Amino acid sequence: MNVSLDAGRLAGGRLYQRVAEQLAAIISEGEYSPGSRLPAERKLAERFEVSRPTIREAIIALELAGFVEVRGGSGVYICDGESDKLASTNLDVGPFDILEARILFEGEAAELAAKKITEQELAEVREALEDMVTENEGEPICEKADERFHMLIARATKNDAIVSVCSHLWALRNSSPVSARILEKVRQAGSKPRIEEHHAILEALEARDGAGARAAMREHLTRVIQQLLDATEAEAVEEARRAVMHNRERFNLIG
Amino acid sequence: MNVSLDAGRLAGGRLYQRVAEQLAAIISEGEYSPGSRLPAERKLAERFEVSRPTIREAIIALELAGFVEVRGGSGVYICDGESDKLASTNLDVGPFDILEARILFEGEAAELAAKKITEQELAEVREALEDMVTENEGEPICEKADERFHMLIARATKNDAIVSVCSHLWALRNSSPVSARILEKVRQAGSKPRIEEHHAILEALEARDGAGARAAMREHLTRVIQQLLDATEAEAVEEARRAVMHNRERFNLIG
DNA sequence: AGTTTATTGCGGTCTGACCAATTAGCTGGT
DNA sequence: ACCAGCTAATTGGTCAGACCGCAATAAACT
Repeated sequence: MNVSLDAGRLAGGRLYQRVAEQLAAIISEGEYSPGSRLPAERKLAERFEVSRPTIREAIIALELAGFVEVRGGSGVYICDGESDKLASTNLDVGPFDILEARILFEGEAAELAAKKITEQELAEVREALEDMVTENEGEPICEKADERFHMLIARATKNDAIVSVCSHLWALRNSSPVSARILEKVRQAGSKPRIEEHHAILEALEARDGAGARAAMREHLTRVIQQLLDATEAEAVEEARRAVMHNRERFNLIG
Repeated sequence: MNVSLDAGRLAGGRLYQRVAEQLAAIISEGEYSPGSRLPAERKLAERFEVSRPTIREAIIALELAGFVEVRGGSGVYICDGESDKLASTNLDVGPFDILEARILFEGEAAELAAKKITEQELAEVREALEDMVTENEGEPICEKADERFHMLIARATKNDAIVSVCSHLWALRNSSPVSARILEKVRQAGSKPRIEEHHAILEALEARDGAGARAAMREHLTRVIQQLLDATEAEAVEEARRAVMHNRERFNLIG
């Protein structure tokens, strides 16, 4: 039973990634039950019509993702971890979901940060904001400063879990192919008035105004969503949404 | 400048893991600055005295961990987000931070869930709660039901990013050795009145009372923190906190 | 100087081989 | 019939060398 490889062109062109995806797919579909052994590398190479090194690379990817356990001389065994992990590990999350989550979570984080932020951290946030202003033309730099701005606020909470969550949300945004496409459109459409909103957040932080920071953060992200909706024609949005729905069963395991 | 391999026997016997570790080490030590290019795979193979496939596997591990970016035909480049990602990817997050984050985030999630939850999902939540009640003696099962309860609420938001974040928080909790030690103490101390709190959340969800659900969730998690504080002697907490601080510099890159 | 084309280096992949650990199977004795 | 011990097949682990296509750079051409 051979499996066509070019079927799923979702992940990066790397061959091992596509193989790892398919491998993960057939595992999650129950072709091999948890705890059982996967076919030998050589057999898999034959089945997927790739070489053994490629299979090994794919297995390493699965191993690092926690899907399988490799026992030397014996075989590759499927971890008994729940399907929850599989489904949620690297699900392809759309940009709207991410922004909605950021509204909720970063709003709370900003409120907490306002109460805990130090003068030095405020200076760093201010610096990030200035970077956004001065280098507004260079998009990538601006975006980096944006990330820095938000992550600095998360860090100001002095809570590693919050930092981890915000970092995770940002990683979701950067890894999602759907997000990439839509964000590209937004970039083309230009994004000017973002600085004022960031400034409002900064002011609330400086005033140690928790509720104000929360409100400013929510306002800011809400406007981002609005802009995203405006910049994206309804048809494109629908297409993206459908793509997300379509990909939901599957999972891209490579970040 | 060759690097001895058998020096670090920390990770599993897999060669690629040891190589990946050393590679990550020399990167973090600044031998190659962020954004710059790593030596060619062949050169690295020569330097580490291993074969190219092994170097490739190590690079894949680093790539999956988010340390480097592989650009076909060009080279392997060190990601610029280094210190952020390194510090947050596998940071050992303490249970207090996690619970504080859950108070903020799951509170918001509960509020949103209350507005969107369906009858069927409510039934599932109810079922999870019943599992917690009936199997209160069997700790592991009870804990599983607890996770199910909270994740079902996250899922009820119909927002994959929120699901991903909650799953991420739970994974942090399960992976942290510090959390494990402290949570063990809490288990020994027993945890009875948790059911009422969960029930209050469920009732608010049933009433589609967003603010009420948020309040109930925050109340619940706040009490968990309180119980955690009570059950854990101050000295143990301090020890755990110190352990976290100590581990912050380091990073285990292999999951 | 600007544009196009060759060159060079790099990752991407394949083949085939040998080693080491594990395991199944066989052999022999009891 | 059963069990200990050994053998051999299987499997992952690693290596060496090769070829391809892409990318960046240098050279040649216009």
